[in-house]
Amino acid sequence: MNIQLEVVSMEQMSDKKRAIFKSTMELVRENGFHGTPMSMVAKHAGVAAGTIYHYFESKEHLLRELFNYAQQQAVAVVERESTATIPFKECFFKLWTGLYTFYRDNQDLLRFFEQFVNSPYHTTMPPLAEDRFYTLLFAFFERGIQEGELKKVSPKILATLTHSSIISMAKMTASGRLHFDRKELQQIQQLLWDGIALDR
Amino acid sequence: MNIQLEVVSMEQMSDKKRAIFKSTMELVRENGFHGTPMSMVAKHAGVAAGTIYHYFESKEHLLRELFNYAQQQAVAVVERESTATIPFKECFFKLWTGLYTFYRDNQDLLRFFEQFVNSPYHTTMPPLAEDRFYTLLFAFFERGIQEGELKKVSPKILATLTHSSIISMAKMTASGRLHFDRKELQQIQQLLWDGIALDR
Amino acid sequence: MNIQLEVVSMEQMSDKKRAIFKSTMELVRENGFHGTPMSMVAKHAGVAAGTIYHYFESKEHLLRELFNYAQQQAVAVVERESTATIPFKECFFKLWTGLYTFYRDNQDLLRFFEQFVNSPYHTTMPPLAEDRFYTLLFAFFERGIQEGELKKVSPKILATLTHSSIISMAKMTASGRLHFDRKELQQIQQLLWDGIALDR
Amino acid sequence: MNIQLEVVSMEQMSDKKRAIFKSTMELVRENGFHGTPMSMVAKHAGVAAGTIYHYFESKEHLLRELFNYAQQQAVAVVERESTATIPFKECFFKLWTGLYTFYRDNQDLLRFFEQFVNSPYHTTMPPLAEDRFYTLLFAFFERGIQEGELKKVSPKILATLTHSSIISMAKMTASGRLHFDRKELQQIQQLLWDGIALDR
DNA sequence: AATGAATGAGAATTCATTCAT
DNA sequence: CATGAATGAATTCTCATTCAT
Repeated sequence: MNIQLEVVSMEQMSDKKRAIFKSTMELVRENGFHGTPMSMVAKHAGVAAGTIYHYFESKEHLLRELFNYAQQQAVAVVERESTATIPFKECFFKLWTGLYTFYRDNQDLLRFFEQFVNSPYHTTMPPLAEDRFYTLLFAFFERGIQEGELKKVSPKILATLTHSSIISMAKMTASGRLHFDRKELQQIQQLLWDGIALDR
Repeated sequence: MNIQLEVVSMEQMSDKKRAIFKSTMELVRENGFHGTPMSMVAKHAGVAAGTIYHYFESKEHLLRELFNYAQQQAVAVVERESTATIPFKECFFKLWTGLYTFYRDNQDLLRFFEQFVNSPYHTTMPPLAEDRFYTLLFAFFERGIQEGELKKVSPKILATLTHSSIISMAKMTASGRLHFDRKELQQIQQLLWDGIALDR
Repeated sequence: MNIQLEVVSMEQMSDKKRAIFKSTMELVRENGFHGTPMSMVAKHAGVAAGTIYHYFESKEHLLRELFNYAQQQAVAVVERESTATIPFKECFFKLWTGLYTFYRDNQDLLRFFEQFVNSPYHTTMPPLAEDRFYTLLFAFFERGIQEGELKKVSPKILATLTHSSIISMAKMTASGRLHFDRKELQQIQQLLWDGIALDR
Repeated sequence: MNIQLEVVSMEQMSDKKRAIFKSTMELVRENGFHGTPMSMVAKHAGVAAGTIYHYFESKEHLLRELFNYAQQQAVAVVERESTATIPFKECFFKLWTGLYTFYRDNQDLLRFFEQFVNSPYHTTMPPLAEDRFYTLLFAFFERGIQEGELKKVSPKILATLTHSSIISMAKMTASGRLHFDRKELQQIQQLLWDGIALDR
């Protein structure tokens, strides 16, 4: 089963399915997986418990599909930001900002993501190579290396470092522990760039 | 309630309590919080279900205490590595390697950590300032700034960036997706250092 | 929260709820509160354990609602017997007999009542003034005093004395220790009447 | 097993046993039988859980013995008050007041009594004839009949009526719902006397 | 498609009782 | 005698899932 195949865009989705997704994301954010019974999702989404089972085989399927759906959105951001026909450095900053903004503005999603990724559900997920999100990121950093902009380090490392910096900053903001203004954000990106860029 | 106060060192701990901690960590790694019933912990730890409740008020308390205990171990690493009387740069590499090695070699703990931090349990935890782990990290980076080794950026940012890089690399290793040799690890640390170090 | 408001008549009640009430009353009679696990109620009522929790929030709620329901039935008897447009004395005998018969013929209820009233559940019940059962009784005896049939004693005392005599006789009969024929019952009522009636 | 034989007077009892009895009575009053685990009794009585089992075979035995012990105290009151060599009527008032005062001043005991009597424990108790408390009461009322002071009604009825009036008044006082002054108490007794006394 | 009452397996927790010290 | 840690059966309650309407 290729998870990418099940993916449906927001527009094609029925109202109920969308409501179920939305409710699940919100509720899981607040209460976690186990703090979110199907009955709670049903109530919050304004549907009957049984209705959820028309759209999703089981709770696990709901969560997996929601994860795919959420990941798709992140993929869309990467696709949009990483393929601009602009100089690589500029594109790197654009990508960092784009993803950071996406996570910051979709905290339900970020939280759900983090929970899912660290849950046993995720362990049975397809391997990295098939993961479109990372595939795109890898390609992006590969390009940077090819263009002589980045140090000759495994793109996986570069991608992981960059993404983890984005996520951790977005979480920091989300937690309310720290707030960054535009200047600070640029500073952070610059730090990272200084680290990975090839000196010339 | 200061979470550090409840902490008891491994040696002072009763055998049963230690066994319960150990079993919980292992089982949660594999099955997650909700995939790990108390009965399973009991069986795995070789005690009766009721016995767990002599040591811990509830499942939530067990998990919280385990988190504190785990965090303490990480704190010990930071304490050990970040206070060496050696040049800051050297100390930075030592700290990075020390923490990375710790997480890599304690994958149960790492996994448990990540699950806990992203669970609703963690939202009700004490704020960052009281967190000894981050307090130590902040102080370390503060020192780097004072000594003119690091760029003048918020220590919180430096600490977060560094720690997230360590965690993400350890998780990458854990997942088996990627393996790093000594040289690559040094490369990664160097990247980071290049980013945060003050040019001279 | 006015306990009378929650009350639902037997007819409006779902079959399952009625069966649960009935089973609880019977089983509590025989085994007491703690001798009656929810699983036993479920089995006896022919429903699944979980079903009980559709109708009642918890065991405590079940018992409280059952008490209200039982009390309501006793109230109905008092209402019926105490409001007849007949001379007060006659009405007093009618009321005594009516309540006695009710308790004698509903021993499950009587037993449940006594257990509940002497349990910690009851201590958190609404005060006497809001208790429709006693309100009715008080009014009845007030009438007796007004009409010059009864001694000028607090209606609360008269009500308590009368009701305790009814209960104790019903329990005596229930225990099988003593059986009263019609003549003896009249004798007992006469005793009480002789005590409380105003001599003329 | 004759329950009277196990009875031990307060003085012969070990300190621990007395403490256990006292604690049980207090705790059961507040929390009921099931709200009072042995561990709670142990803690409250200042002994180890295991110690209770040196003195009592089981929780049920503890409760039964406590009931016997409590009943003994009530028996002592009846014995004291009902055997005075004074006119019957005077003795009746003395007995009523004595028992009422006893219950009013020993509310833990009264509450425990009522709980026990209405519990399944009591159903397996020895029959009425062997019950010293009621035996004494019956004899007392028998005497009243013999002496021509009371109507010719079964002494059981007279005893039950009288005792239930005492208990219900003591409970009323205990609940705080009603308070009686000396005059009112006399009034109540007089009512009862008027009811049961033979007109002459 | 939608409903939501009903199910029942499974989870957390309690507590009377035991027994090694 | 006294202790209290340990036991594990029993209990309350939850919740994913089903199915008759």
